[in-house]
Amino acid sequence: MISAMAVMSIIFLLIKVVVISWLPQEGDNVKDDQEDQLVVDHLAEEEDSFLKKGPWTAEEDAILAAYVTSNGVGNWNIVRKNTGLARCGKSCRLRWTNHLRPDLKKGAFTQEEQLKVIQLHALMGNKWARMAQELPGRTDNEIKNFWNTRQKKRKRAGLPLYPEDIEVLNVDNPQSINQNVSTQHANDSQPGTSSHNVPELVFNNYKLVNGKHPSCVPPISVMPENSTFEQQDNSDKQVMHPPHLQIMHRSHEQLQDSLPNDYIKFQGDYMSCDDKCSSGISLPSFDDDLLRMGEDPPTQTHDQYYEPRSPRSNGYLESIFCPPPKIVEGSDDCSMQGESSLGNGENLDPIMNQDTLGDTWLFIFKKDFPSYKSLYNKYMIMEDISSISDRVGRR
DNA sequence: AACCGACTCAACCGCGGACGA
DNA sequence: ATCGTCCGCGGTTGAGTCGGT
Repeated sequence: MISAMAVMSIIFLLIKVVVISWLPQEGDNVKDDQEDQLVVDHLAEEEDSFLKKGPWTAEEDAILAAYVTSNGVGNWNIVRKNTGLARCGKSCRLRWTNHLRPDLKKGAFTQEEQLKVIQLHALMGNKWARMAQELPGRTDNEIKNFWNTRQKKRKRAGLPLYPEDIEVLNVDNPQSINQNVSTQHANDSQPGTSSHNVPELVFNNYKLVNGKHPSCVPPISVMPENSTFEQQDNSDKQVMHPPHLQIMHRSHEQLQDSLPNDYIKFQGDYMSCDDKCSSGISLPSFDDDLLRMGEDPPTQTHDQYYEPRSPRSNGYLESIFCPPPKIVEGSDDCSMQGESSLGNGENLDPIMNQDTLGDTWLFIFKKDFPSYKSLYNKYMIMEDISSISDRVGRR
């Protein structure tokens, strides 16, 4: 292959020599600029026709990689001349920067990367190269493709380009400007100004990007219908302290009313269930995730919610991302069907329920949950956040 | 199996800025 | 100041793939 390219190079050089011989020589009195230009154009055309286009072969990659490794980047037109590659300098540079660079990260964007792209685009627009500097291992081309695909999807779905909370997510960057964020809350208290520096917002109609599971799993349980949060006077009702993350149906108005001040609720729909929910894929355990995040294990107070459970049955991930268990009307404990599985380690496949699928559910975070902030960033990468509808936690 | 449309991604193209002669 | 070359950036295209019918 290399020798074949060398032969091609020689042929090209011969053509070049022949064409050059047509040029007026020094001392000639011929000064016809038009003819000169024609010859130059002809040369360029010859060169262009010699240059190969289209997909790179493994051999070409090997040649280019070997050359750049030993000579460094830059002088891309020299690369072509020195290696015999039938590729223009531009093509060589593109191939190296987008595919052969050793520090490239392969594979789909992680949720963190997706969020970062959204944030960066809100900040700087179509500055792909600038954005690539903020995402190590990702190329401007990758980011551009990701964004264009996302843009197309959202346009077709009639969704806004940015989640409306992008401003909140950028709270650590005071310079952030989201041209798409509505100003309906411009006069409200600044986001992220609660005592725990947690944005006090309710999101509607969200779902996870691509329905992918997050890498970190919070504790979660489903509230029995007739229970309430830490209220002293309701001895006949099941009194319980909410865990750090809890889901409940919006119809549980009483529960919502009893929500302590140090909790925050998010409102949303179960929308992103797909085959992953019941495919038996291995899901990380909560404890592992806490350890991974370098944070303290759950306190004794909430041990009831942190019983070791198999990843499949811990109910955390699937409760969040799959249709919730069906509410059993009139059952003794008013619990949800399948709830017992949450605590006994048995597998629980979420029960598809057309009545509750797509319905509005509430996710409740404890504000001082040590990993709240990172949970927020991990989980709230939602494509369909359509409105910031209300402030909560003010009773 | 064939067809079709949607989607992804690699690669190309044109333009403009930087820089040196 | 002007011109030519190189390089990088952003927009666009087209081949390949995948899923649905």
